[in-house]
Amino acid sequence: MKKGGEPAPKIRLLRAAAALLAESNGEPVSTRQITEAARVTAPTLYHHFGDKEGLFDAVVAEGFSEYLEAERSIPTSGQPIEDLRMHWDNHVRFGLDHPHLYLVMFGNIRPERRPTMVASAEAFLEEVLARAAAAARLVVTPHEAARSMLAANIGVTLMLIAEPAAKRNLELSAMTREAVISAVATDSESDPVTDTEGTPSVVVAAIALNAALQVSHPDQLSSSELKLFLEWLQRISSRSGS
Amino acid sequence: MKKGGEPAPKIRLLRAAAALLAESNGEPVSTRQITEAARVTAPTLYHHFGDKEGLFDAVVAEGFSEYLEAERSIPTSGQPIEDLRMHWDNHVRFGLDHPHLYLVMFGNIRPERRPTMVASAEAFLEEVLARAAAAARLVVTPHEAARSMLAANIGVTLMLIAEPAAKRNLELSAMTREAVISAVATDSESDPVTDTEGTPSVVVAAIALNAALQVSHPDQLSSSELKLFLEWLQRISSRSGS
DNA sequence: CCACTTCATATAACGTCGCTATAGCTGTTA
DNA sequence: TAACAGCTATAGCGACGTTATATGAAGTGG
Repeated sequence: MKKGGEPAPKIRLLRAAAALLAESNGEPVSTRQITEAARVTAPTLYHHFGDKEGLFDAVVAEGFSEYLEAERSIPTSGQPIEDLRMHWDNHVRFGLDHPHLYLVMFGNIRPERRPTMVASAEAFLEEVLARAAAAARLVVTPHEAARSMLAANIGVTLMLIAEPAAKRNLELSAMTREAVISAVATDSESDPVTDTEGTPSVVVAAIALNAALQVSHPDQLSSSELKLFLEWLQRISSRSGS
Repeated sequence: MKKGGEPAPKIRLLRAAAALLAESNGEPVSTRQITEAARVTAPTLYHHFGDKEGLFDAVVAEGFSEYLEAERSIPTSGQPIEDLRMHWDNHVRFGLDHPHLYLVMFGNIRPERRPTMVASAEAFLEEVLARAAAAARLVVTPHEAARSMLAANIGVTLMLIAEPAAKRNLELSAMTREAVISAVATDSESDPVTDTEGTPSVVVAAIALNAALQVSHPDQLSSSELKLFLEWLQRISSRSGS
């Protein structure tokens, strides 16, 4: 690729943009500042990124891949609920470590770019939740659980970013985290077969079966039968009345 | 004040700015657009508001007072927990009714203006929670409860705004709302369901669901559907395909 | 009725912004 | 060498936020 002597203009632009974006606290950063800091003239920026927004997108994309990397680096502990806590805390930590990036990613006004970020984060969280569902630890579908958890996670992180670093009370995060988790999952470890408390156990069992069926399809049912079966299962899983 | 014939330029500016800000979906609105729409020239804007930001601040302040008005118009029902639900739902409703205003108020990048908005909303919510605390329904301080609830409330509203209006699932709001409330208050709603230690086998899950269905029949399926569903469930339970 | 002050609006322009038409430079390939 | 492709630089355009200056309107004292 490139020698170590000096980074290519493209990389210099990326770094300059990221640095300036991080320094100037939310105030807009001009292309002229960036190109000057990268010791490059304007057309170079537009040759490589097409747009000012294209450059910022590249910066954000880098930050986001860093976020996903951090998420992926969290091992599966075997205790699905504990995994959920880890991912929640990791999300908050990333937001506090990269507040500017985080605000662009999740607090952004633009109703176009945000969804892709949110969707990716949501999809990842849903994977973790699917494992919890497979262990019959969820009382709602992984999809619903992921949306609720992520929404609360973002809300908490935004609030923590908004207040001065000195006064930050991480108890807010832990408290809200436990609230959402306890609403989405069951945290004890007994057997659902012996659980006869009523409808919630039906939902739990249905969700668990649904998750298990995603992994291995039974051969006792034809594909058309299975299709209808899954549809009904989905209906049972989606809690309507409590 | 003013006759009804035609609003003063100051008011025309405010209305034009609000309208343009609402129409142009998040994209920046130029002072020239605003002054043209208000049939006014540039210096008039700066005479009345000093700044473009000053004008936008005035628009936001108006929207925010509208929000606080809506909050205040919610009567005290005497059931503190039910009041919390009303205020949560009102918050979400305001966000969905005025998405652009809401994004500026609560999703804003600026780490200066947001806190004042959040602080006001938080203070108001804290009042409601104080009444709940007086009724011995809180398990945490009203301050902590307000922060947690508001964070989750904002997160949920942002997520609902972000997705297309047609696909909006308000269940996300209700579910997260109950999660936070049950973590913050003693409503005896928290129904900790016991469950398994996690064997992700289709057979085990099917058996669990089967057992659960013996106790309570779900109302999402008709009786004929349920009959066939149970039959298939039996088939899956009998012997697994892997 | 006329200065005189005061507030509100308009004319015209400045500096900076994002962006680009065009041209020049560099290295590779033939 | 010649031809070509990929980057980068010169110079400038139109649009933006903003303002120095001037003009109009409305009240007040003589």
